[in-house]
Amino acid sequence: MSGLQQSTSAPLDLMFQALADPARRGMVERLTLGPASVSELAAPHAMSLSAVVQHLRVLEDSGLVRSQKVGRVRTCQIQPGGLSLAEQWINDRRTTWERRLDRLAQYLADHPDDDGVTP
Amino acid sequence: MSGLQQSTSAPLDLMFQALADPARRGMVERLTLGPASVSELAAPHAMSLSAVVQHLRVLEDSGLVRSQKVGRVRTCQIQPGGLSLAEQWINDRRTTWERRLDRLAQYLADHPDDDGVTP
DNA sequence: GTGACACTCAAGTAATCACTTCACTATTGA
DNA sequence: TCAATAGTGAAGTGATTACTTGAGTGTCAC
Repeated sequence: MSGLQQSTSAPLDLMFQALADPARRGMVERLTLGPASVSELAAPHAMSLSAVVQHLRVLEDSGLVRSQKVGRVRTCQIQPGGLSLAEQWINDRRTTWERRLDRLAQYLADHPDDDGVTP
Repeated sequence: MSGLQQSTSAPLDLMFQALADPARRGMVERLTLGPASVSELAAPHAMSLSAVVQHLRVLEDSGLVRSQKVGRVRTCQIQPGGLSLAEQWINDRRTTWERRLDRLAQYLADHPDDDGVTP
């Protein structure tokens, strides 16, 4: 009974996981306004620099943010299109759901005594 | 220094956290095709019923799914508009980012020697 | 060179997560 | 009535998360 199911983090796992933390979302919000150094990103958050760097790593691993170091300053910026994976998954769900609702409405129009759920 | 910043899980936290697990996304995907009982939701997943019920609770708490029990069967379905919070957050980021890129492109067209990042 | 700055790395910890098993309660079809 | 069905609840476990502190490393300004 090899129910070998994926243990590891697919891209979507990493992405949604990254977005699930308010501090990380705050950093993404900040970065949509323009590039920032690690310290600039840290400033509004009441936590150690180390903690911020760890959040940043999660964001980079998820593909939402990229950064490069020049001298002693690491500058971070949004990875263009980084959100598109999540966006597309949500969009696919919405359209599938809406198509189903349309078919259901059509069915109900044709069969007024049915609730569309009861078999 | 009472850095009391975060106390509780905002709705977005719960939502993205719920979507961060592949089993839970699988259940959402299944439910966009139509309502299902707990056992039906559990069938494709190589885990105990108890585990599935726990995932289900996360999905309900996040507002993505709702369910009601009739007799001994609990029927689950998508909560309409449940995804819209996440959708809107992503959308807001994208448009903010794109607006910034537009301004940047305009600036670069006007100032060809500047990279738009270096101060 | 010296000292301040901007990180970087490693280790430790408390809380949360994703499960498991086992015991239990309703409901239903024969 | 009785056994199978469908789910519920509690307790336990090992892995992961979100931090902390503390001790570096390379860079820049003077």
